[in-house]
Amino acid sequence: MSAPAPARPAAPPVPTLKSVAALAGVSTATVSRFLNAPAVVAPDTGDRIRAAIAETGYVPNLLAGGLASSRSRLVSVIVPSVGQSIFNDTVDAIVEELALAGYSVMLGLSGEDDGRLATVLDAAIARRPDGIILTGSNLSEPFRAKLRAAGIAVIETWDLPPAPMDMAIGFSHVAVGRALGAFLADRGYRRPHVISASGVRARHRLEGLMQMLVERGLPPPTVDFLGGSTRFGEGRQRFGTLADRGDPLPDVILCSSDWLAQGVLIEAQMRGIAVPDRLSVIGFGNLRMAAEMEPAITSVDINGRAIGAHAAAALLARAAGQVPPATTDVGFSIVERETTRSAA
Amino acid sequence: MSAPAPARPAAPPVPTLKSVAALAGVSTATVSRFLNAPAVVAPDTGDRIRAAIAETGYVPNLLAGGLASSRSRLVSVIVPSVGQSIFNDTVDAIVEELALAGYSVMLGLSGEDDGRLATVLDAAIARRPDGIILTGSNLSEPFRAKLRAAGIAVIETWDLPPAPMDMAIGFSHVAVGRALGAFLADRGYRRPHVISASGVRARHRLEGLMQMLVERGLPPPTVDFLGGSTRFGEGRQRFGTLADRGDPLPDVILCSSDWLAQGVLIEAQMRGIAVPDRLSVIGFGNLRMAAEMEPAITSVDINGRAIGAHAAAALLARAAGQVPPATTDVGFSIVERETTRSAA
DNA sequence: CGTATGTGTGCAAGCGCTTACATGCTTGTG
DNA sequence: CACAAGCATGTAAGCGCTTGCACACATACG
Repeated sequence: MSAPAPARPAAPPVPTLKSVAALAGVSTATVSRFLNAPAVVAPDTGDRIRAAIAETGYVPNLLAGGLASSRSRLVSVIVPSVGQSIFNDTVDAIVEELALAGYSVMLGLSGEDDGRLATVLDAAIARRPDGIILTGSNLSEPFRAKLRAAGIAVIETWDLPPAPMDMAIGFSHVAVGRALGAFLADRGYRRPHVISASGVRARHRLEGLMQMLVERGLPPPTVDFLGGSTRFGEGRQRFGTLADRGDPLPDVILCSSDWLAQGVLIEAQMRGIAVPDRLSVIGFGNLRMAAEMEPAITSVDINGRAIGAHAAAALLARAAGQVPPATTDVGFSIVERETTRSAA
Repeated sequence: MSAPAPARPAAPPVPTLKSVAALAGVSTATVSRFLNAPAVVAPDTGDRIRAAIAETGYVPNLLAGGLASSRSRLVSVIVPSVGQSIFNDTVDAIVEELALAGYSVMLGLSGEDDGRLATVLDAAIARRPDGIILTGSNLSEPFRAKLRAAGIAVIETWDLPPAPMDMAIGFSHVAVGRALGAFLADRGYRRPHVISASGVRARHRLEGLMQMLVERGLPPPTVDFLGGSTRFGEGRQRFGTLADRGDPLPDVILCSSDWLAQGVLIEAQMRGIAVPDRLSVIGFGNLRMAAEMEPAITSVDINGRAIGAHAAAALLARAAGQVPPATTDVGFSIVERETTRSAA
């Protein structure tokens, strides 16, 4: 009953700074300095410490380090989800870049509708990260207040809010919409249709599109709003019901994502509707697959990795006492491929 | 020059346990107890503390808490990447489940070829997580030793290693291969071709397939190994060159991923090769897209979310002093759809 | 009514680091 | 050669929590 056997056999104690210091015959302060700025300790002392570390297999406890220095070297990245997300490249880039600088990333999932954002933000703040990178979320005032009070650097990405709460790295969705409008006008499209997500960003693109269409004297597009996902199947299905209606087809369909565009394209092909002769298709995101389809899909290229890399760099700069720009526009570009006809 | 203005205006100090305690007129110990086990403090004391927390906007510092209690409530999740990964559902499930229990997830990216695994493991250990969940990596002995020394719970997922270092949650890739072999035999396929990733897991499936094919008296498959990615474009391209060779076509192609299968399928369609009449296609992973294609793709369903949920549960159980099973087989199933012909 | 049993709190010693400050030494300078 | 300056290191006070132990008080028992 009272057998002393624990679930796991008693492991040897994990080495600490102190044990390393003792082994090397120096104080803990010196070991700490060696770890954080090897140059400040004498070369031979450094060697002894290095040897002691190797011998003990010491791995610094960054929890303790973060607490003591109040720099946790931790960054919280918050995205809606990671399942099939257009933001994943950005996450990859952030994690990779920060890892190079000895930072770790905590992943928070706010949910497709940001339903868990409040919880996730609290959880993030509780870890006292050196920065929080938000992607695909909108910070309402209560959230901003909370973040301000916590005194944590915040980067909003994939958009350029008019008044970023701290820093923003992204591009203008309105500008994307306008560029698409001009693109359509230049190529003589007259009956655009949009299959759009319902988030703010998609709406901004739509807004920009409308603006430009009006300016160019074109009729506004018809719009089909998606509830949640912008997936392949959704694209097929939406285009299917559109085609089934028997109304004259639009001459171009703009989609909120490349997956959607792929769905539309395939559904059109199944129905024998020639792309781009009878119908053009435009995606968003410029995933690799867009270039690999046949016909290759015209899309809006967003450099997600660049956004992530910029975000990481901005945080590191801030940590180094610099003041990175409040707003960084990474731009975008329309990649013209085979699902659209060429300019008149 | 020596202007006192810092980059950010002096913020009010972040509230601590102490300030909350002072406000509520109790000791920090009591506040701490209230936070961790509300039931042990007297109801009215609890009310006062609650009020003080609300008034100060206090958010506990889990770095400090983790250090003091040596339970960080942090779990490190390591995957090759998050860009386009079959493991993303697993990551989603892990993060969501653990968040419910107040745990945070650190994301480590080991690289497609596990090239950064060593670095990432060190970074993980340095945060003293309560557990490490590995997905898509292979733990060679030096890594195992390091993890053992750190005394951290480890879960290997998406596979069932013969000797898991701690816990494993996944399925048998050899069994998948065997099941596919039986599936082919039952349907009378005679010239299978495999487009395979080169990782251990894919190789195990291939092994199982070979075994079963031999047992059923069928010829071994021809195999085309992929270097890195198992993406859509790769599938198109590999099938394209196969078809271009002019040799008699295989009667079925097994792919290491659904993206690959989708590529093969589309390339076949472009070339006017009827699926499944002249060629059958089988994917792996059972992504939503597989069901949504036309013809819908036969695939091997792996419940990635279940793997993640199990992993989270196992870690929580371990934290609660229980001893979860060392190995959990979540199984798999072949989802028969339209890209394969039906059994004889 | 004295003693066992709880119950709710407080005290205080850490957890493993970082870092201002102090110390002893070696150099360079007038 | 005395003294300032610089360098490498040590001392020790935290960082914000958790938790074993002690304590005061209330209740229950014989």
